[in-house]
Amino acid sequence: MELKFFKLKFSDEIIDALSIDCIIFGFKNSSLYILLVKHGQGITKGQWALPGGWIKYNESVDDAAYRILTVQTSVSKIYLEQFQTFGDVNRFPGKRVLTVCYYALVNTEDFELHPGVAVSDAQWFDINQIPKMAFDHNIIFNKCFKFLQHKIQHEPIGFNLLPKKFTLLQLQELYEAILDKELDKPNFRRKLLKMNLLIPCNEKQNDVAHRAANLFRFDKKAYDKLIDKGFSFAV
Amino acid sequence: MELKFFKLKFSDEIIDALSIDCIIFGFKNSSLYILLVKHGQGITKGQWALPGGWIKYNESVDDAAYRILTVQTSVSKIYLEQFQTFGDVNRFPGKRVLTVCYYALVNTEDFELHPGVAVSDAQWFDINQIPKMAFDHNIIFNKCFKFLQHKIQHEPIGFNLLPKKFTLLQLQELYEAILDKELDKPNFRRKLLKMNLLIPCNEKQNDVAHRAANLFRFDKKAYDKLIDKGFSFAV
DNA sequence: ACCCATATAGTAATTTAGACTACAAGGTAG
DNA sequence: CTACCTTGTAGTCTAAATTACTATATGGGT
Repeated sequence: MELKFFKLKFSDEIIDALSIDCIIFGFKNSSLYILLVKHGQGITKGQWALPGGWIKYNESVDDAAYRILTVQTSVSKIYLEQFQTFGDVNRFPGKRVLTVCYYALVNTEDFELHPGVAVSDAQWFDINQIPKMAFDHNIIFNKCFKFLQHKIQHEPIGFNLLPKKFTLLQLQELYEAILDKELDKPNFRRKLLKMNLLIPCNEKQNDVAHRAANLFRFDKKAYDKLIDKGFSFAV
Repeated sequence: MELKFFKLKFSDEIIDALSIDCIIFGFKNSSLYILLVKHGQGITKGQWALPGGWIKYNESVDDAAYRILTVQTSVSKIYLEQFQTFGDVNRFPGKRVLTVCYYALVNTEDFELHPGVAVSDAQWFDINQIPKMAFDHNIIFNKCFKFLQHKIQHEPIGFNLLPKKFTLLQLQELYEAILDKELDKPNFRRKLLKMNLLIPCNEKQNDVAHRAANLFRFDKKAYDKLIDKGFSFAV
């Protein structure tokens, strides 16, 4: 038996062997992005990685995820959900660390990036041009992206990637980016409108060099009601 | 700052503050059940709970889940998947413990129950008659069951609850038990058969006091092929 | 021989999906 | 001011799927 280490634990100290990583999806220019940070210190200095950190003894895992996300990106009040926990023995160098992975869908326009503690840079990366990342973060991302592709077809989570008010074409381009396939415009339009989940804002785009489209917003309350009745969302 | 405790760590020792719990769904007599154990010692002695245990330093979380499941139920080689990690600060009495929850779908006929270490009983409970359980296990179960209700409509995982060879009515009753609603027999039949995922065994039930139904088995290979082509399973 | 339970086949009305056409609106370039 | 370019929005047609049924088949039990 190999002796590992001594440690004192305090209530606001981090929980040993357990971290959080966040996959933050954003949408701009008809493409899907994720937010990565460049490590500024330690053995992974200079490497890109998912934003992440350690859980404290006196906070829930969900709270830790929100805290870390806010510290690293200054976003709050967003759709944030647990994805999965990764616990292979050798996923982290030197010691045993499990990581609880969360994902968030945000509208990139809602905040600016500034690198936080222990981080030298923070950037959006097109999901088709993700660099080699620290640890097993590429594996984690790939799994999470497949999960998102599946989930977005069955639950109306995509709206979180758009501004409050959006056009039907923006919504369609979002689905095309995530599902990586083209959709028929009139059919997509009809399908979504028939669900009665989009409220017309009675307002049009401006500053566009073509006919302005109507703006809509997602009707969360109507969705919750439909769910109670057994409705099942599907693109 | 409050001083918590000293601890030495060895490589085959359990990871502090981290456990595993398993939700094992089974199907018999047209009803859905889960497997619970009665604690035989400790502060929860006498209480029913989800089968669970501690993760070791030298095993992956997935391996730990399989090990614990096998130890407590003598099942192996089954569909076992991570559900979610629960990490509220006060979910466990006296110290901070996060739990990674796994679920499994098994055919109850495939094994007999015998209570394992630290456990005085092990029983199948009808999901409509779950007792008050230890810790936050009722909350965990409720979340997992809702998850199952959703998932079974989009992925062909239900077959794991049936014997290898099953009738269409058994399959229908399984879906009715999980979704808690009645389905039309001829339509259910046609829908499932049209997917080409059921291989007829050219064999009939026996020992039934009515016309014997044809037996089918699930065609995993055909399913994998269809998935590659973009097929999407839906009841 | 009849009854009963379940299996299995079929049918008709309705709804949905998919491919495609047509027209509307509004900015821009000449 | 007009022709044109881009995107928005409406409509049409066909095939396929869903739904709610009805009808018939099979085989054991009494």
